[in-house]
Amino acid sequence: MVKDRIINNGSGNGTNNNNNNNKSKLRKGLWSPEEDEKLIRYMITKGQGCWSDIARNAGLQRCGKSCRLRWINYLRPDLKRGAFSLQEEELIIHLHSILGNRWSQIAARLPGRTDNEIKNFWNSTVKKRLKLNPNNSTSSPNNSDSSEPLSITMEDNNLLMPTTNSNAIMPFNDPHHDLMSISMCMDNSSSSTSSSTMHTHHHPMVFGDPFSMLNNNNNNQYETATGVAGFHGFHGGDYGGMLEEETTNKMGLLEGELSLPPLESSIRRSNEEEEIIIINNENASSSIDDMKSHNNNHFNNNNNSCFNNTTENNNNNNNNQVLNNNNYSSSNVVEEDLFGFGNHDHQVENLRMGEWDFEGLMQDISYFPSLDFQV
DNA sequence: AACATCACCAACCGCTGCGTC
DNA sequence: AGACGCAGCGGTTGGTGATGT
Repeated sequence: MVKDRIINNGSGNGTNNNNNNNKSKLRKGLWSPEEDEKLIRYMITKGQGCWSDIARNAGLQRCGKSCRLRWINYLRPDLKRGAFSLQEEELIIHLHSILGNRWSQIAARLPGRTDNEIKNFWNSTVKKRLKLNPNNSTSSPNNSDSSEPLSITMEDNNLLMPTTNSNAIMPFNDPHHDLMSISMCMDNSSSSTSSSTMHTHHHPMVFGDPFSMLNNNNNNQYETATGVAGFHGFHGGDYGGMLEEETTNKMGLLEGELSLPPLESSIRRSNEEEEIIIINNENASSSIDDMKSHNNNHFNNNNNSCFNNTTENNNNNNNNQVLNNNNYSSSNVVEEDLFGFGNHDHQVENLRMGEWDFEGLMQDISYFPSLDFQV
């Protein structure tokens, strides 16, 4: 309530300078349901673009930055909400041991999770847990504050301890695999070979039901207690179907192994860098069918909606709706841009070799013992 | 019941990098 | 080359509900 305030923002972040009316009064603080509705409606009808324009054209007295944050961290249809599963937690810890505080890169490997969410989760829950771990005799708990990657050991699935070993991950249950071997994989050749595996992933957002989510946009600060049912698209796990697809289709992996999703950045189209790979359509569609049967609860809470469209509400079981129903979008292109699954809609994934050549490394996370998702 | 403290998390802030002019 | 606009990232803040005293 106090947060919900109007500020003068003459210069702001340097954007939004071409509208004197809007720039004079920019709201800050919590978003109201009306603001959410405006932003959602605009994003659906117009798609993503320049955020300062979005803020202005959507009739929001917010800076573009604020709109972007709200969309990315809360309103985005592909977000998975609710508590982190044990598997997710372990994956976060593991990834943090490798990546450090590169939350966006960690989030890129946790479908439906945002960097902000993971960062908050880390700072509240995980860090505390690591701090309380009495078995950690080799390092200060404060090490977990470091932006440098921590290395961790794991004596069991719930016992996670940072060590002082700055560049290596101690072996987990499997003594044959550690970061030394992982590091060996971090060359270009390994990443290119890994792409043959990685490209077979589908980004989970294709499986969600963004329009159902729109019926559920009050699962936020207005209704946080209710939470959202987990993304049970996975056998005993909570990975939005991504991993189920892996285990279902095998994709060259042993059954039960975990292969991480590609970086989100690798999903973005880049004319110069991308490598378009057409994936097996048959396998993909069967996986979507799997998701249809598993993933019905993600955004199905339809009460008190700003998009209280009964037609949409009745389509909770139709995960292809977003692909077939243009009621809310001006074009398929908008849908693709908006939800970021255009590639997946056409069963196309692209890879971008770049900054961090983690793909080879991440392949080895399949040895992460607690991520054996066999039922 | 009232107050204090804690924990969570949405949102803000400052910075950086990139693209364009 | 430098200025500018913008997107994105990570650190931090502060509101709110839960819990403890």
